[in-house]
Amino acid sequence: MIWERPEPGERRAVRLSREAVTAAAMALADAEGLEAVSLRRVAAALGTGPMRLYGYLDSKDDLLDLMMDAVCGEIPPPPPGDWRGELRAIARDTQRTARRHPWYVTLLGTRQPYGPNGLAYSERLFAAVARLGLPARLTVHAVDAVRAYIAGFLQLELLPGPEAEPGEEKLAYLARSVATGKYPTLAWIIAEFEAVGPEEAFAEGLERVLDGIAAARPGAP
Amino acid sequence: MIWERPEPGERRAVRLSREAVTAAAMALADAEGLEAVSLRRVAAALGTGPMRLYGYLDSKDDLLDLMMDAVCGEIPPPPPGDWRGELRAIARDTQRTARRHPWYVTLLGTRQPYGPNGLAYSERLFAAVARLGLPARLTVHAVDAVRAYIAGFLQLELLPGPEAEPGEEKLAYLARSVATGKYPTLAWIIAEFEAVGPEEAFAEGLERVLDGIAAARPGAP
DNA sequence: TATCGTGTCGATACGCTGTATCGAGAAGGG
DNA sequence: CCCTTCTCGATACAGCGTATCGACACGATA
Repeated sequence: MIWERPEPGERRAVRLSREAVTAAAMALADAEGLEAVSLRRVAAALGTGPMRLYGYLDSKDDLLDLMMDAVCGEIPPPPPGDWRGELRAIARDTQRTARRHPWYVTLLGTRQPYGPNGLAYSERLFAAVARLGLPARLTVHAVDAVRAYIAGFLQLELLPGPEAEPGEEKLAYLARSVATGKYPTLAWIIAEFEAVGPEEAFAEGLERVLDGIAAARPGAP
Repeated sequence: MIWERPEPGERRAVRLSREAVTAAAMALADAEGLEAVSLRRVAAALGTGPMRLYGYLDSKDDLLDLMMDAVCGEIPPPPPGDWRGELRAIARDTQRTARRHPWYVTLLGTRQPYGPNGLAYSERLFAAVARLGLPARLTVHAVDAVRAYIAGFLQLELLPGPEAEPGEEKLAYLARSVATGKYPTLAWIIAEFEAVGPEEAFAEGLERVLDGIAAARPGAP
């Protein structure tokens, strides 16, 4: 039917860009979660079909890499200071950014941040720790520890925990499990779970890691 | 055609069990990765169709929960000792187990270990830290820090890093990026990346976290 | 023993995914 | 004005999770 065929000239619609594609994908992920990001839906948000995107990407993995790097670019550089202050700032801003884009944490556990913004983020981490003047090998260890702590904590934080809204049922299940008496220490501690805000817990744990790094200064192995 | 229809009596083939289903799924994940685990393929490995599994599961998520808990059950309890030794043992055995089932790390970042084995694992973590005699709140923070470190490190370790086999290209890309001079600290440190074995790095970073916990003893905030 | 309810099994189907293929059409150079 | 070249996107394919439902085997009842 003629009515369905596009009128000549309407074809070249709008020039896209990787940035536009990435932005559309991020908006979708923010609104409906990472699993809602499909090439079809991203393309639809841009008013086109899925195959159009293959002009800007080689695969969906490319899109996820772009999204990850875009988020890395949203994490601001720390104001210059001592190593501890810089690491604190980086960690805090990473947590804030992750809260804005919860799906970032999932990506964090899935792919390496090798884009320009991701490398810049790594550079900042290493630069902060390097201020300590540790030998290179210890510096790597320290950065690994901080990075692992950040990634791991955000992961655990953003997982639907016992305090989740519809987790009422999950919390009841937990209570029932603990009531069996098989987990005495858990039982003792479980009341604290909800009492501690994630911000505070994140900062507290980070201090533990930083203390450990500071203790590595003299001539540790 | 009659030939295709099963002869009566052949229907009730083999009684399955959640354990059997889980084992099949784990074998598949070990052999071909987590993304190869589909209800169709698991069912095929058991000589049946996908819908059969819904007698044992409500959804695929259930299967992933079962797999996660099964792995938690493979991590042995630490031999009794002081808090530091127990945490070290738990961390080491977690790393070993994760190496046997790399997909476990992915699940670790995706869902809570609320099964019986997962709770037992948590219990052991809390019990070890509880030996320190910290107030409940600090104990939670310390456990969070350790758990975050373990989860984060394994995540980063099992990501295909620059040392990956086909990563030759990725490594070249990294070298090119660093050669731009935009990442001076990265450039200084990058030679260390391959020099450090993951075992050693994991243990070293863990010591940093443990030092931090030990430092929290007196009367920290 | 014959019959009926009950519960399990799995074939079929639906809507979704990522992406390979390829024909149609616009853009630019001769 | 025609022909080449590149871009676009419709169509198609294999695979996914799972809802539906008819067919069958089993256990209890008459």
